[in-house]
Amino acid sequence: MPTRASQLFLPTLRDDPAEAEAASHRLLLRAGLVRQVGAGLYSFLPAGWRVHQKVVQVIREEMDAIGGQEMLMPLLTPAELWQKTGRYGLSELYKLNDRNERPFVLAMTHEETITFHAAELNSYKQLPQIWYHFGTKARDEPRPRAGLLRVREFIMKDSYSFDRDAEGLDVSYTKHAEAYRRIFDRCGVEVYECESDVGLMGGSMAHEYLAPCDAGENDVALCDRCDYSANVEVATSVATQPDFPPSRAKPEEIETPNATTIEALAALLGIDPRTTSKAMPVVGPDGKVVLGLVRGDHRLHELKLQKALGGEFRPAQPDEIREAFGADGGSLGPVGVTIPIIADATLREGSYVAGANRNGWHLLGVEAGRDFQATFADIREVSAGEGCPKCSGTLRVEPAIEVGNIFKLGTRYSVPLGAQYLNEAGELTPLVMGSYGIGPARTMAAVIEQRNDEKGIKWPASVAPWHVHVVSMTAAGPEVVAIADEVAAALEAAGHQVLLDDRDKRPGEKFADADLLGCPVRITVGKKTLEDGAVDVKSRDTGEESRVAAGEVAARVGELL
RNA sequence: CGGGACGUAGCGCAGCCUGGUAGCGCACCCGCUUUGGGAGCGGGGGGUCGCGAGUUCGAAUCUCGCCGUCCCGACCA
Repeated sequence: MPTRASQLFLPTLRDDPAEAEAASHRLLLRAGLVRQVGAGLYSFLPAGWRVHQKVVQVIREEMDAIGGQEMLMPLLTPAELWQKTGRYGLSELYKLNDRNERPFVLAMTHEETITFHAAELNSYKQLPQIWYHFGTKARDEPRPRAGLLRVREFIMKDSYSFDRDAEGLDVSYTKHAEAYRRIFDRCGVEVYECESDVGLMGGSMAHEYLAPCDAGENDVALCDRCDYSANVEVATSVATQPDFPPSRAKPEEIETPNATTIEALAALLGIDPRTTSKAMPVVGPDGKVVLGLVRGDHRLHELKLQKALGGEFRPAQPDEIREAFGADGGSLGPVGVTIPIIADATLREGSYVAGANRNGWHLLGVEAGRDFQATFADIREVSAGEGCPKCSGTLRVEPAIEVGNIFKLGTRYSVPLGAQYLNEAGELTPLVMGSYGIGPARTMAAVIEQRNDEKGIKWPASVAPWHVHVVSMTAAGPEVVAIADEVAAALEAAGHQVLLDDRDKRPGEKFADADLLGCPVRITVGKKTLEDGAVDVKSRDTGEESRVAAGEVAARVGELL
């Protein structure tokens, strides 16, 4: 049976909602697919839920194809599990008590719970295992944004692999990578498979599936020549090479009044900003002031510095700066200070202009090793135009939204939760785990981000709410209505899902709604087509329309899907 | 958590500065005409003006506090 628009709750909006900026956010609301309940909280309306279910089904089929076993775990979780793994303190974790004051959490992911179950595995003969579910996650996000792109509660497909060793994990990891490529391909989303940071999950290796789009929250560095792609959080690059001035025997002070920024300094001295160094005083995890040093034209990457420091840091306060350097921000440098210095690896070679730790003065000819000692690390953010670390190509940087990720967890969870098995030698051994996530709703939003025009969404057939949108020109008379009903029924019989617009509306409004909702094929039945016993078949993607005899509609639709 | 903006009918907005008891477009309901790209005319329903205090004879409008939402940043499996 076709879905009848006259009976369907599909509240389309003529105007853009004021609060929506991202394309997917705007279109999800306008097309009547979702509605907001609160910040980062959305209900899926009937048409939107159909799309979500289709994405879920694609994922399910591909997970099953790699041997995944579907199950379901609860959202509400005893706090104890999270206390054991040391994640109870995470600020994103919703915490609550039951009536007896027993502490619970709302799961933000299910490593703890699945590992609790994996404790029932006890022999190498049972391995490997891949388990997954579509489970609700709750996260106390500091800033939900852009509709479905960042929310506080959502359904995630998370799967977990259990292997006896690292080699086994490699196999499970690779299977997931291949399944993920198929999933996003089938959903019609372009993704980059990128090296990524392991983040709060812990573990040794991770990839993200990043769908390029304007509303993306991540930046991906991509090579124009090879397949290198990485989240800028971990991306590396070959820095451009400036022409350095001739080396000096020792640094020389120069007065630089009011030049407290790199731009001002370079302009004043008439030099290339790339031959300067930029000092970022921070307070490290041990509470002591540390100097982060990058080249003048580079940006310090906070996550990279955090890794180099071994924990979180904050910018130093003016009084802390004065005490450590004897000068104020804008005139700071590495020479003559007693605090630890972490310098970007770019600064190893070359002669730089650096702050003199004397207000209004800089030093010319500062060289690492000779004039100061530092720990070198990669702490700068890559930027477009720099060299690819793998080949001789050039990098570009694009925004993208993360739609999936895969992690090698190792024994990060199996050890604290006691998930072990006996090997052939009878030794108790922790399970080696991987975890793998996909957000169906985010995937749905990414499809919209990548496939839309000024009129609305352009769904691929695989996840479209309906395959065919039949516009029945009801005002043209009962004959037209009858034919539209027949065509819709015939298409359903042929295995296509049909939305029949039988509403008593004017044609323009029906066409506008069809374009907005974006089913891949639109069929118009009206007076014009009635005369030659045909219907008009239009592709939403290409806009091509052709008149097709009623008896051949199903075949023609089959070609378009 | 820092910065900015907004909150008036389902949606988009005006009114606020200069206080006098709420308005426009779309949508919705009824009637007539109309009908292949968001129709026309006529009639009609719908609002605790985010919440709470205060000032005032009188508050959507002025003051204070709170809440909510969006955007930028911080943050982010």
